[in-house]
Order: sequence, then structure tokens, then C-alpha cells
Amino acid sequence: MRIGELAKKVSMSTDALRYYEQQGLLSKPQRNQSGYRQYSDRHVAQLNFIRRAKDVGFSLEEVAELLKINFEKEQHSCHEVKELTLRKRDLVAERIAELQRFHASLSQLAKDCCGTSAPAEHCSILTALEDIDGLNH
Amino acid sequence: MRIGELAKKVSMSTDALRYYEQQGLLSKPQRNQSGYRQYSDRHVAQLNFIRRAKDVGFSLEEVAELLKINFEKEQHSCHEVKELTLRKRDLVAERIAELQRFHASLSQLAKDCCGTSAPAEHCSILTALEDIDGLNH
DNA sequence: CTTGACCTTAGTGTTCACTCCAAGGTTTAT
DNA sequence: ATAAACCTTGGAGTGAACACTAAGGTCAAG
Repeated sequence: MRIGELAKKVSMSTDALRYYEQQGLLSKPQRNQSGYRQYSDRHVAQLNFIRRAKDVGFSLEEVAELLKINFEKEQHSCHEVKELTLRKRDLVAERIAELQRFHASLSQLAKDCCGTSAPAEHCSILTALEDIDGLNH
Repeated sequence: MRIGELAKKVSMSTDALRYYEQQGLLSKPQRNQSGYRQYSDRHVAQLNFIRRAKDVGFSLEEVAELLKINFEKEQHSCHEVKELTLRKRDLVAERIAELQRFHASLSQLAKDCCGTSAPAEHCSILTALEDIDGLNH
């Protein structure tokens, strides 16, 4: 199948597929005599792997690492794959914690603000951002 | 005071200060006869506002909006400021929810994996990423 | 035989928040 | 007098994940 059909089948853009190939994520397909890429079901499977890995939060670089391991399974251990997964999970957890701090601060700011149509002259949010001790730090 | 001293005082890089000026976040300071920027305490206050707004999760573009409102307080309402804050809070909440889905998926993958030094031939993580029904969707 | 859908490469643009660099001019200390 | 430390501008680079464009080649249908 050609790139357009594959793109439709996996719901990705042709640009994305060529990009994945260029980044070493999607193996290079054969070409027909006029240079068009010819894909097989193997590529569909690869792209599904990529999508699933992305869906659980791995970056393309990390997906590439996973694909490499998957390709040479016998040379890698379960431990290695699990470590990668746990490391990623911890990074995600850190980012969540940071965003939760943002969320709490924003909630507090909003809670203290009257939110009326009165001019913002003494708006508690602006005051908090201006003052040294407006926030909890 | 010159840019280096200001940078030290607010713990930011001189590059960042020039960048903020260029982005319209930090008001343009006076220049001495040789073109050096001359800052005052007003700029220190402005930078503290910027840092606090960043610390609660606002992007530089949003900080610029807040600074503008703060500069022309009488022309804006508390409502407007609160709306901005709430909208940002909701965006942060959405991102948190997404990351929590990542976290849950990664935890599940790791939990199902033996994690031993055995070859990854039948690693449950790789299998889950390969198989159509490996994940919950 | 021509239209339109498809394909090719190479290259640029997008967002964010800076950082780094080059190539000069200025100030301060010794 | 000179070296070190500071300042200036403009522009390029970072990473993620593509999107978009230009300028052309190819293929199937009417």
C-alpha cells in the first residue's frame, strides 16, 4: 500500500509518517520503480506500537528506544524495559505535582477575589502578585 | 542600576531581562550616554510580579496580559482578572488529568511486568504495546 | 489527453522561554 | 596602560512533533 492509504488506515498524516521514517521510528519501506513507498502490514503494526506508546505518555525519542528494544528482544531484559517505564512514570508524577501546585495557587487566588464588575483597583489577585508576601513563599 | 546588578538582585539572567523587555513584559529603562540600560526599583517590582505570575503557572503571554491590566487597573474589572485566573486553572486541570491517565497506564504496565533479568522475549510491556488489546482502549 | 489525486524531496514555520554567540564598545581596578 | 569585567546589538540554536510550501514527477479515470 502507498503512503496515503497507510496514513488513512492508521489515522495519521503522510507528513507524520515520513517524519517517523526520518527519525528512525518507522522502518524504511520498499520503493516501486517510480520511487513511491510501498508499505506492508508490518508497518501498520509498527505504527500501532508507536501510537500506543505515545498514548501512555512516551515521547518519540523514548518510543524509538522501546522499538529498538522490541526489535532486538533477546538482547535486552524485562528489567530494562520496566526501568524505562518506571522512570517515565516518575517523571510524569513530578510534572503532575508541579501542576497541582499551580492549580492550588490559582484556586486560592480565585477564591480570594470578589470577581465583581468593580474596577480592579484593589483586586486581590493583582495585589497578591505585586506584594512580596502575597503568596505562600 | 545596570542590567547585571538587576539580574543578580532578582536572580535572573541578563539575557532573560533583555528578552522580557523585547517581549513587552519589562518596561524599557532609560539609557545612559553610552547606551547602557539604567534600572530603578520599579523594575525590580515588575520582575517580582513576573516571577510570581510564572510561579503560579501563567505563561509569559498571560503574564503580559496581567501586567497590562495591572498597569491600567481602573479600566479593568475584578471579574476579568478572576476569569483569566479560572480559565488558566481549568487548563492546568485538564493537563493534570491527561498526565494522570499517563501515570495510570504506566503504573499498570510496570505492575504487570516481572522486571527480572530474563530476556525481554515475552515482556508484558512490549506485548501490551504490540497487541491490539494490550491496553484499555 | 487532460484533470485531479497522489507522490517525491528539501526546506521553512510553529510555540515556549529562553540561551549562547560574535564582534564590538565602556567602565573599573591595578 | 592594560586587563578584567561589564555592556551593546543582532541573530542563531534548543526540543517536540509535526504542518505547510514549493516545485516538480506519476498514475488512473473520463
